[in-house]
Amino acid sequence: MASKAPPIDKRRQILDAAIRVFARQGFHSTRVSDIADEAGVAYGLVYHYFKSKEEVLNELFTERWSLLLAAIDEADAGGRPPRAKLEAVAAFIIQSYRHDPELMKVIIVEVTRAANSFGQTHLTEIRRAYDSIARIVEGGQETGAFRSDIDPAFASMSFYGAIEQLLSGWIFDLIPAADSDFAKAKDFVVATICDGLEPR
Amino acid sequence: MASKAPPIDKRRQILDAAIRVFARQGFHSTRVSDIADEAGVAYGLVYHYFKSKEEVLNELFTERWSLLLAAIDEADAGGRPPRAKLEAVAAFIIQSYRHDPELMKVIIVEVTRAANSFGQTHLTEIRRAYDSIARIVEGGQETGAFRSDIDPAFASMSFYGAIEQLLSGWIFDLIPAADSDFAKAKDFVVATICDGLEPR
DNA sequence: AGACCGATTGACTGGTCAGTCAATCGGCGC
DNA sequence: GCGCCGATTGACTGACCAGTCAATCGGTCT
Repeated sequence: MASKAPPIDKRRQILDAAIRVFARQGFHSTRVSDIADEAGVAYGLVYHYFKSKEEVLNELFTERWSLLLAAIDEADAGGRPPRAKLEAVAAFIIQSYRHDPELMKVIIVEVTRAANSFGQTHLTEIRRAYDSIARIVEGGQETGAFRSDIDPAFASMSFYGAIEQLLSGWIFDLIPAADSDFAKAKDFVVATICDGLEPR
Repeated sequence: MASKAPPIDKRRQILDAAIRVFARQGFHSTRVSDIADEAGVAYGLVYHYFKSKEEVLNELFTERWSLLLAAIDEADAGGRPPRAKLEAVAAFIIQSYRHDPELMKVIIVEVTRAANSFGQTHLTEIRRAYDSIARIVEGGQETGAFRSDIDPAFASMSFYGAIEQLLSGWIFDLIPAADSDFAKAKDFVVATICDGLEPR
């Protein structure tokens, strides 16, 4: 295992280059040669590390989405009130965007919202996130913190959809993205959805 | 004008076929010949009526999106309370989906959420919808019906995002789509967002 | 009849890439 | 020094498809 340790990890280099190029041009209009050029690597090397252009995208998605799934589970694990759990989820997603906007752009634009092409492939994993959020809502309903006349699946979709749309807004410069806006946006989404979910 | 009136409008036939094919296979993986075949028309005729495959999609989008813009404006025009205005908007979008799910799938998946390719082209029109919704929120803030400490643009994005995500859920069979679910979903979105927007 | 013209047809072309593969490199063990 | 093997290179190929275009059809007007 320790036997192989080239000074620069070309595989990683290719993945990082792919993030930049996919974010810039979109998956469909990037040629494999664009990735190779951006990575400063020969064309063929991409195929040494990945089966296809699609596998590069898959890898990027899976890498980050699994973190999201873990974060949601962790948010649900603590004995916090459901509102705090949802806030943790929102915070994680928004933080992910601030940390690496290009990667999040790729994931949202090319996978999550491209449910025809790649979304199809990853529907199960995407769905797992919605389900986990729904479970948080359900938990809140059981303790009486949230009212029970709302389908948790609806609530989950609305909550996630609102957040994703905010990210889209930032990605495409539709809403202000100053430092303070991120925190404000998070508070707003949590406030609206939760105020709607809590008993009157 | 009345001089040309072929019994069947081939142009319309092509557009309707395109809706079906785009919905089934997605824009990128439908060949122009698929559209022609589905429409029962020769390949070249598509190019007689449209400049390119992309123009077919543009036409479909513009046709329906202008209805949405009109509906939002109309919702805002009446002297109703802002909550009722937002409800009218949600109702229109959901009704659009019930009326022609395939067309809405195409618009959402291929344009609205494909902000790299076509979204770019139509960003102005898409943005107009967000802006109009934001104006409704702003109006509510002015009369004191909504609290003023929330950026109307954020509220607009969250509101629209929540609805679009619900449509996505129906499109991809992630949430139940029985007759009663549509009304329930509409009520829920309006309730949550508005409850969050109204003063405590 | 016959000229005119938009509607309609579908074979064909040009360009674009994804993926292949044979060749070369370079580090390591013996 | 030599052989082994994974890493790396980039030229090449085969498939695919958007868009072109020359030919034909069929209705209408004179």
